[in-house]
Amino acid sequence: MIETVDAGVAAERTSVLLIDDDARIRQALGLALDDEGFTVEAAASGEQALTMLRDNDVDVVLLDLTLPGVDGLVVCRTLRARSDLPIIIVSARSDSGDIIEGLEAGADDYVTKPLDAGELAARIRALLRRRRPAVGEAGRRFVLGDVEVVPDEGVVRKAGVEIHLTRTEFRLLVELLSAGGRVVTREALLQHVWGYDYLGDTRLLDVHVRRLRRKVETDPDEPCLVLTVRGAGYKVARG
Amino acid sequence: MIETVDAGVAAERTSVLLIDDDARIRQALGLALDDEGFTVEAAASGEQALTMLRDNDVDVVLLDLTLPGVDGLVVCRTLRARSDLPIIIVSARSDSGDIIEGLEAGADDYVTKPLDAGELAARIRALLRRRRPAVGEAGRRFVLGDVEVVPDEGVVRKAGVEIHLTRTEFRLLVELLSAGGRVVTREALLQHVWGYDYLGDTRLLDVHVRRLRRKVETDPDEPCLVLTVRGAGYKVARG
DNA sequence: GCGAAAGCTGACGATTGTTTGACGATGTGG
DNA sequence: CCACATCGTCAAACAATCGTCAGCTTTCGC
Repeated sequence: MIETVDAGVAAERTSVLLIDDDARIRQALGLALDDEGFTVEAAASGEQALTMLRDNDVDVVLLDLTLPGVDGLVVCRTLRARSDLPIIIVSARSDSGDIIEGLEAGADDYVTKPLDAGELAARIRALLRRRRPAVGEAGRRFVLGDVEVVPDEGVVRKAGVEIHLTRTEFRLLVELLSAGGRVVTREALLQHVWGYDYLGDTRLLDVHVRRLRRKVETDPDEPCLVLTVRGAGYKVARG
Repeated sequence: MIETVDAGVAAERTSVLLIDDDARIRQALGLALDDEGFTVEAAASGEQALTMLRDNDVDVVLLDLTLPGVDGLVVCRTLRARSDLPIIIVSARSDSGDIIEGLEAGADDYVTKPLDAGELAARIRALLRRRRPAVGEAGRRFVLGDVEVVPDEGVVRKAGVEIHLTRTEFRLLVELLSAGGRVVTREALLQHVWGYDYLGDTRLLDVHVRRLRRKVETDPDEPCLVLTVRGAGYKVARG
């Protein structure tokens, strides 16, 4: 089943930036979080951290407050001013005043040392749940000729103007687009768009392709976006 | 006509639901959080809490784990299944295992007793910052065709003149506007506008959409602002 | 060319989802 | 206690979408 391949938006590991000046802690936490399924980058100072944030994709920041040079809280505020990245302060100072100050500086959570890596991981995960509309297939967008498809928004535009597709038509189109120009067999289409193993009239597919073409093609009688592959199935034209 | 004014009360206090079976704690925390600027509702059991959530507007839930009857973690999972309300577990159990379990049950934060009210307040505020995709705290303003909506003031104007929406209509409209043109499923609307686990007649939604259109659309029979997405839900037209 | 297989097409009920007006319950203010 | 606003429910009307069919056209091997 070829379909599965493309759907494989492989679960990317979450990347954590650990800012701590103590090498042993960087080492220990790094290993522990790695075990928990995170990729850990480490920085020993605020400056270094800011540089790394510019160059790397980071999902969460772990910030120690006692840093050499710039104060941890200042780093926190700077980070927060630049992005809305989740920040967890990891600090040895454990009294309420410090915690309040840290949270008020823009941190999302504050954990005190000594800390349990499992707990930290759980807190990171809890925070990530809140991140963005964690839409499954985020940010996908297809362009096919003068047609633009945004699966997340359920929107299709032709030459810039929004056109309306029915649910079936929409799924059919996305299914074809997902194959990126390769042929999708009739069977596969029936299976994916209609579900399980469809048994009814197989003309069903033709009919819907036609309805789709009517809306999507500039000249429905001379399709150049959704193409028939005789004896096999359908495909979309290659970009 | 309190409803009108109430529709979009400016600077509404954040409402906290405190679930704890110990009356003294309810009393003490209630007072302390009140000082911090929160409105506190209290429930002594999970069942009571669920009822209150149906009837009241709550922004955050504080949940004690040791409840009579149903286990706190179960309450937590139930809440989470029904809504994405911020949940902070407040518990006497302080070991990592418990904390991990709590966070994994869907809680956003876990604080241990004895606790400092100031810290708790700071954690609540930190959590609220993360709330919802982009609930810009203040100064939100939507424009939809010739309709202007100012959530903070609870005011809706059409072609410059103020029109009156009932509370439900107002929330419905804001909910749709917040999605910025994306489709909002019927489910999501029922959940966000009506409450956590609305079970009644689902025609309810249609009826209110209609009433909303009557007031908002220039030609209610040909809606061009609040659009139906058959089989899915509703959306507002894109600006 | 011919005929069969594969695909295309327009039309037509059936189904499902939405709209609509009306009604009764509830709550608030006069 | 009445008048009014708002809400939730219902049933009938309406509309979009779907699946099916029967006839037509294209393609391709012979």
